[in-house]
Amino acid sequence: MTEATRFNPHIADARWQEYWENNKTFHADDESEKPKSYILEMFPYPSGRIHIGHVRNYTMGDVLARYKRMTGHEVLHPMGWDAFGMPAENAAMEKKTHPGSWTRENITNMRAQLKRLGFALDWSREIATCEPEYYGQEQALFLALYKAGLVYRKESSVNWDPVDMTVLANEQVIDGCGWRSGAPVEKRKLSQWFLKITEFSDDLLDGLDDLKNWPDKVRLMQENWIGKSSGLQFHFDLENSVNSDDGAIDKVEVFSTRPDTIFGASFVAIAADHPLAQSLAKDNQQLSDFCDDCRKMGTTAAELETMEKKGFDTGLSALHPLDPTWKLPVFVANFVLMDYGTGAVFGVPAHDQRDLDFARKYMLPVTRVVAKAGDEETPIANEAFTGEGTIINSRFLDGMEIEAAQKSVIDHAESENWGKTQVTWRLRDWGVSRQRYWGTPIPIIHCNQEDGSGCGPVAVPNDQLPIVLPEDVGFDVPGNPLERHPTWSKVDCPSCGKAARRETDTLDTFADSSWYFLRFASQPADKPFDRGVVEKWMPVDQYIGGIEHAILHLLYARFWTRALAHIDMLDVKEPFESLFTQGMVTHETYSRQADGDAKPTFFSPDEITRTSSDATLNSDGKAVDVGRVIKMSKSKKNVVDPDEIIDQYGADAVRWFMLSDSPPERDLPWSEAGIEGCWRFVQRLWRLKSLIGDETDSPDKDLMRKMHQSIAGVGEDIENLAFNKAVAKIYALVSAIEKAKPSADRNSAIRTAFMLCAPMVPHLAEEAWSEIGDGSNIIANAAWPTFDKTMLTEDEITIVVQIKGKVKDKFTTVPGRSKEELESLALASKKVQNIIDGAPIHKVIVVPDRLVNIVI
RNA sequence: GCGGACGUGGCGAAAUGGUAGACGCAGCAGACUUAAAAUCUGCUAUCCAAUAUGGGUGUGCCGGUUCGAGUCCGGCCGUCCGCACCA
Repeated sequence: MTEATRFNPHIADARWQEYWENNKTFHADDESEKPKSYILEMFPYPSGRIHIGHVRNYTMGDVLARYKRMTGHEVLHPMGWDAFGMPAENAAMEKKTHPGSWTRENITNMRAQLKRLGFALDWSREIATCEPEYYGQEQALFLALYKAGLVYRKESSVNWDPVDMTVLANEQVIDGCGWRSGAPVEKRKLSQWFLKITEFSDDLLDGLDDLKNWPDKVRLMQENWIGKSSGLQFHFDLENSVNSDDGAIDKVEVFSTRPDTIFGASFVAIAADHPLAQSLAKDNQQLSDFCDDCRKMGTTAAELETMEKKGFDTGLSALHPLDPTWKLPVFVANFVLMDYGTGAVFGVPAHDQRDLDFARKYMLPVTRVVAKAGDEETPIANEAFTGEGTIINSRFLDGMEIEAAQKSVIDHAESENWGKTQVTWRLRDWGVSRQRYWGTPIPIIHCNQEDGSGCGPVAVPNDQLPIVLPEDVGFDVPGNPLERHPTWSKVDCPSCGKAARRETDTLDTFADSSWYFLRFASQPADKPFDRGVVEKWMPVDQYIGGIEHAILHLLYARFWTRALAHIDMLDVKEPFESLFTQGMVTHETYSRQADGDAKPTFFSPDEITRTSSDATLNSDGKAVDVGRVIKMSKSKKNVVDPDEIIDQYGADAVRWFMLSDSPPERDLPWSEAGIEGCWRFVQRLWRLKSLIGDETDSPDKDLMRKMHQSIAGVGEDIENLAFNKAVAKIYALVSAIEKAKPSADRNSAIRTAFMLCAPMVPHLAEEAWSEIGDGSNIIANAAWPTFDKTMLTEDEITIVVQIKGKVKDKFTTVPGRSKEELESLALASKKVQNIIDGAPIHKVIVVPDRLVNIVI
């Protein structure tokens, strides 16, 4: 084969990318009459280089976007940058650069990388969240929410690094110490801004039912996250009251979802931050130390659940509400959270594992109050009993089922006025303050005069937006550059005109990604979005991204959409109609174990020569260990660079690889052999074009059937995002074409094949279409081929004959035969007769066009 | 700890409760070629039989439902993912 007959992606890719751009092929028209389709992939963080995982994500969205165009939709398929965040500040410190220039340079590089993949994106709508045109509008939205009462300020604790003088993210706290300084991390209380997401708890939960096209697991994760539970809130009277700054404390309010176990209580536990604990700690150094220890511990759910349960006996006694003579010890415990419920619980060791662990440690009684029949006398060992059963050892509740007992206790509490039913949520309000530079400045001015007067926090007037981040900052000294800036924070109070201070905290970057899909749809200069235009495009018809965003990003975006609807800026309920979470791209690792117990050294794929059986290091020709196929990561060096792959194989082969083999929700193992196979297939597709010949009229019914089946199947597979299946069907069609004899039908099948693969390998498809198409259109604008239903069924089918469910024989026949005909054809089989051997036939099951099962 | 997902050839996988392994990769054999690359053809779960035709086994393990289970149910085992300041 000569070079001239090969597909050359280096020429074709650039040619078509330029053509599409010059002709604005993928610009979305707000005024279009066609049905709309909004296809969105989660926008990337500009970390520096496009990762192969991005390529997979955007290729999937691109196939769908191109397919939707071909099926007559006006498609909005935009791209932008989630450009604020910590990595830019880290880079600024490490590389002595500025977060802005680092980020913008990354965007430039990554945009160029994305463009090389030929995605059908409307680049005219590109946004970067770090630009004032974007975050200024976000400030306006923040103020709108503020004015609607959905934003408030409260004290909240953060991880504080005393050496770097900075707040640390959870992930920057390693074994209780700052990742950079190594200094022990402290908890520090700061006054911070919160968004009232809990105002929408019920609605966010109920709305999940309508998200039929979301993965069940994501809906479940959100449901658990919101964590609605109902139970009894009541108080224990304290035997002796405790003095505090706010007067005497004489009771402890607790919440429980299991009031039926109230007679199994053996202690009361309160959080270290509980007002009662705080008051006691003032006069008790040991308790004070214990509370400090609690605060030093991690706050993530995983850490709380797995850490050793520890308590401190306050010496106080709580009186059981159903028996005032019954006294329970009151502990401060590290596993009770001030943020959830009332910050206090009663412990029922027999029926809660955490309580049981705690009771064993502090020698507290364990009384079984729920039992399955026959288990009444079985002692609780090391495992709490959380199953169904009947109430025992519980006075007036004895003999009741759990549910009846709960109702009975609640009735008692309400009639005797010591408690009431209560719905509690796990969901907490969203703390959005970040003590960092590289984020959206919070548009608030603090007016606090030295004499104690002042207006307090004041919203920046809208005509002063955007509040632009100052560029003249440095990162060579610890602390937040916005706080140190000589002039930026010094402003006059918009309300009274006296000297005041600008808020130096910035917004959580999740705020930036909570409304970007609205700004993509509409981006006027003078407001966040145009309501009418947004409502034309929204909701996003298909959203695609990683499972790591299953909870926070998706919940926050759902919240912002509701909040904006609540203040009547928008009439959209759910932002994302369908959600798809794609798998990661993985790669095997190459390593060598050094002598001793040192960590192994990893090698990158381009330092390795891989054969089917083993791998050798290029530099010394000796073998390396081939490790498991795992998520690509820099530390394991098992990364591949999309640019290098495109240089070598072109965009279409890379795109084809991203879609082949693995189902899109599952991990995709990258391999050199795999991409080479895709490259060969791209060339094989290209050669189909040269099979186009004379329009000789010799009908090829088998090929036509295959063609119509492929049109139906590939379309359905793309609609279902089952790209691997669509790819398999295209392979099968191409094979059938190659085996067919020349005919007008074959020419037609070849043209159809290019149509079907156009969303996946668009450059090759355009290049081929420019030669063999009808000349009226580029393939990106062509109409998806239609299929003839009557052409989908086979002329001849195979019927399986089973005896007691085991396949014993087969015969072929025409489709559509009656059950009786199939049964007699099956019974006529010699093999079948031999096996039956005169035995009585109990039953014959006939599945039309499929099988006959004879039960003897 | 809690929650979730997944487990099928050497590998990625396919299979409305109805012929397990489509399609691809790797491999083997052959054709073409001075040769290589590229391309094409055939084979490729496993055991027995060893020639086509044949027979048995097989979807992580144990059990259940069913005429029939990779698929549904229960219980194990294993792997992976998420868990509020990473984005």
